[in-house]
Amino acid sequence: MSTDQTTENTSANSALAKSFDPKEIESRWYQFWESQGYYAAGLDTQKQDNFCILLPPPNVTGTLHMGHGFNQTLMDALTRYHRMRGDNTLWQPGTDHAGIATQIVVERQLDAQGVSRHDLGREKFLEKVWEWKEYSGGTITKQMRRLGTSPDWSRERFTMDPALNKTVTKTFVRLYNEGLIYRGKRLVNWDVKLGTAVSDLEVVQEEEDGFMWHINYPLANGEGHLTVATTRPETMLGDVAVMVHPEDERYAHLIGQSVMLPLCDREIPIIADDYVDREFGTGVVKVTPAHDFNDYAVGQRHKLPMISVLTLDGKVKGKTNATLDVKGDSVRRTLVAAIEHHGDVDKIPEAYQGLERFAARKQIVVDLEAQGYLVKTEKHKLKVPRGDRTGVVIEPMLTDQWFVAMSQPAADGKSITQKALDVVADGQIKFYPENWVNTYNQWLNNIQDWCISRQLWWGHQIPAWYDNKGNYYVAVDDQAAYEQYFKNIGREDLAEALEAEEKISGDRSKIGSLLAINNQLVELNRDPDVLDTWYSSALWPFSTLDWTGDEAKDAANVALQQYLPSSVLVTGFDIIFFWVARMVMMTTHITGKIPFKHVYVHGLIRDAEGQKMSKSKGNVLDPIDLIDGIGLDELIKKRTTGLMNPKQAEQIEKRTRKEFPEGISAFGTDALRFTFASLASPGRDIKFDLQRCEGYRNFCNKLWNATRFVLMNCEGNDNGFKDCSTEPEGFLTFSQADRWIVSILQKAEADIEKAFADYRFDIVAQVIYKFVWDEYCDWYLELAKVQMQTGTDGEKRATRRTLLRVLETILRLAHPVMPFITEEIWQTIAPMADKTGASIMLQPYPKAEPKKIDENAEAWVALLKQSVDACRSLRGEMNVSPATRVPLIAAGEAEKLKVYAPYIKALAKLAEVEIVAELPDADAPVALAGDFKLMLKIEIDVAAEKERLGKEITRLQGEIAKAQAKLGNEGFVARAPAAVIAQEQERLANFTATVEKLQLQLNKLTGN
RNA sequence: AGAGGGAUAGCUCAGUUGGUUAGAGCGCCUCGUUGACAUCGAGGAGGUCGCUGGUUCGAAUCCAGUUCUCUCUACCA
Repeated sequence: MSTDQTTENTSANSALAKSFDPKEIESRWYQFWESQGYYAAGLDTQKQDNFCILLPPPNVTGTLHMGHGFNQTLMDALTRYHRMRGDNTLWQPGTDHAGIATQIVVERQLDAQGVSRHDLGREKFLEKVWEWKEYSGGTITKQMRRLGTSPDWSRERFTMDPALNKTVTKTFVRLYNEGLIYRGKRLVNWDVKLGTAVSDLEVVQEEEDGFMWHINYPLANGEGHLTVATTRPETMLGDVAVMVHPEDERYAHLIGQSVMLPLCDREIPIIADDYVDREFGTGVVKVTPAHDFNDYAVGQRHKLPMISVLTLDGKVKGKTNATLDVKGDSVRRTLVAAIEHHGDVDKIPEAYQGLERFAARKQIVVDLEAQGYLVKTEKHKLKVPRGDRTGVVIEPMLTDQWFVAMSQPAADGKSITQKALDVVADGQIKFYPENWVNTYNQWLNNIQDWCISRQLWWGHQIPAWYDNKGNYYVAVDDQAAYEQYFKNIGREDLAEALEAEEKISGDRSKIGSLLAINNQLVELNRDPDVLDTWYSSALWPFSTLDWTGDEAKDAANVALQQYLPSSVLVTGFDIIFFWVARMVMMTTHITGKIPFKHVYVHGLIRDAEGQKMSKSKGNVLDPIDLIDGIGLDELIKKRTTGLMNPKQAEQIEKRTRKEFPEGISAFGTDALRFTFASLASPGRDIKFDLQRCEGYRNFCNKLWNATRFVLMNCEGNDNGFKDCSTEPEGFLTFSQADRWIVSILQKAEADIEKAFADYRFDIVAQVIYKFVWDEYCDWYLELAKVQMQTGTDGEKRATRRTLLRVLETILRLAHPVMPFITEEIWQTIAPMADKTGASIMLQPYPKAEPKKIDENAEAWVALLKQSVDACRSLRGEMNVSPATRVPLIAAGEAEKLKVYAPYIKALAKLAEVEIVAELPDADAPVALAGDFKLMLKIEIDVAAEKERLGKEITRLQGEIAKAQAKLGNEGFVARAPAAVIAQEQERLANFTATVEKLQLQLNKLTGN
């Protein structure tokens, strides 16, 4: 083994190992690129073309998953492509504070130590979160570097950077002043585990097995009862009416009367509302406006009271738990206010007070049954709303929250929703694939106001301050809030004093002293709530570009001017609502510019079976493991630790062992990226196929070894790059093959340019793959070998030049997708190909030159390929071993054949090529290629050869019949385009000629 | 209930505005290491393009219907 290696390493191309080892080169080049500042934003105002992509900011404490890997590969390919094209290019990176997700993680950590966030208090808790952010915040960006991504790290932003906080506050105040943000008591989705409101989007509806309880509500006049059907009997404590359909004959006579609410002994009215579906249940619906969205609307219509019966932590209200155990935080204010709403505790029977909501349900059902109210219980499938982060059942809860008014017209008469619809409708923003516009429009057309306040601690605190009278002041800071407050209580003098002081010293201590000397003043309390994470995300297109809202400053901000709007947003469809639509609304309204011109929507990465990857299923792949490889044991360990439900471990281990019996081998970043690109066909999710990745790893190796071949032949030689004008005729003599490969290279370049413009990364990958493997390696390298052996000096020189020039171009073409291997090879190849530069990253991207397209050369090689293929097929079908060299007799135009002969001989592994005017009569297999007749000089089984020829003739006759039928069809001749008809005629002629020749050959075989 | 995907070779997927014999990779079969590459080379088998009908000279491609499957949105107590 060691001797083998020695021989390998002493060969001419000592620089390159025999096979490609990604690990060795990746870290080296990444560090080089980054340290050289190659990722920096282009800020050349002379340039016309700007290209900008926003990184969808990953969770700052998150880790890279396959979705990131996919998404970022596409963005990096685009970024590198445009950078090489010479555009001003920016890939804007950053991370998101991910309010709920991050807070949950830190709370869980504290939980493990038996500490709650309330024990710690807000300030200390936030310190902990920041610590965690500092500790784990670099992980994801480090992993991004492993993927070879090239964003401008010097411009990295975090949603809670001071400058971005300012943007959040400033836009909030502005929207409030415009009437587009308001505060109000509304029914919202409430997560009882987190103790916060969440938006509609953060609730997932899942179908689950449940029950439908039929309950009798006695008529107040004692003459019978109405039977209501409900899935949530515990909410009956808050019932304020029952309703029937106004035209329901069964109940029409009862409308206006009332029923007694069981267990509560309250009399509630029977009302009519056409919301009721007569067919469903009993046609009688209980109305609980404080705990159901539909009932809430009914309550509003009928001006019904609202009885709130649950606490914010999901218990039935009771005198004993009227205040929650919330220490040292003004959150208590919000909670208590909600709990005490309407003083509803009095309306709740003591038996249920303080019970957890599901315990209460159980008890109520038991009691209803015991007291004879329960008619029946039937199984029922129902959609249960659950929090997407916690999985607990969401309660509609009446609380004070902040909202963005989605349908409220702004000063210009248009709502932000309308603006978002308009910029897509008028084509300023385009979706790829287009049909996502439907999804986007559908959502915007049915949009509800966006609840943006969260009763959390980690996030942007809402810039509103309260006095002791329930007034609140929305302002950019406490200073400004106090100014409003002073004005509100008629103390303009104090407001002015504060303003003056601020101007002089910027000193805030004045507030304290003013409060101290004016005892009619009170201290303002800032709203404890924070904003939905997606609020700051919605500002990302301009907040990251240091937008200030100050016209002069913004005009002087080159990056902002160049990169807003950005060129394209690359994202999965799962966040079209969460993020894309909201960016469009906010950016368009606030800055007057659209956030981006294109939205490229890609699919989700799923596992090999099409399942979503998730920790609990244990089918998660880590992109880093595909790059570096991972052993089976380690992979199992990774998949089975930290499970929410440890019982799944066994199952997961079994699955993993079955799927990856050998673990995962190291494919390297380039192969992984190439895989992602080639799988990025539009409009479908991706079942990630490891074997595909392996195939592209092989492709990397192919490219690597093609380079070894080129080096072996060119290193140390004159490769024809110096000025040839003074050299004698024939110094550089390009062959048809040389011209051919250059010609089809132009076509590949054009195809790739178009594919990039269409975001068809799969086509980009495919064109590169095919050109490199199927053309350059399979054919040109083989042809070059012939030229290097048999050519003149001029031909050899031209061959070497072509080998190098095409390879160097391939590297630049492939670099956006496979940055590492291309850089590594380029560093060696470029100087030999007369290119200078510190890095392939800085080289121009290849552009097709139509004048280099040479149809003659292409036709010439096509005939060569056909001839070689014919020989190879004959060999295969005659079972001639690849090791055996056999002679060929070729008939056709002698001059032409003479040129082809050496190529055919080498590529078809022939002993010799004998050129004759006519093929001899012999029992030997014959194939046709163009005008050439090719006969392998071998002993054959005549019967088998006859059969082969017969079969081929039959097949061709079938084609002839088809073509004749077509051409004989009057409709076809009359209506098909001339070109199609001509083509069909040509086919017919070719088939006919071929059949004749084959028939002749068949006749020559002995026995005929 | 509405909306949108998907259905093409054993598997994963391409198939541009309808027009040669519907392609690729992997897998499978046969054969092969002469210095780019066995992470390779040569040859080969394998598909009535979910189903039905229609438009057309011509349909994997367009239209209608239908089956299966996935996703999203909205929901009935």
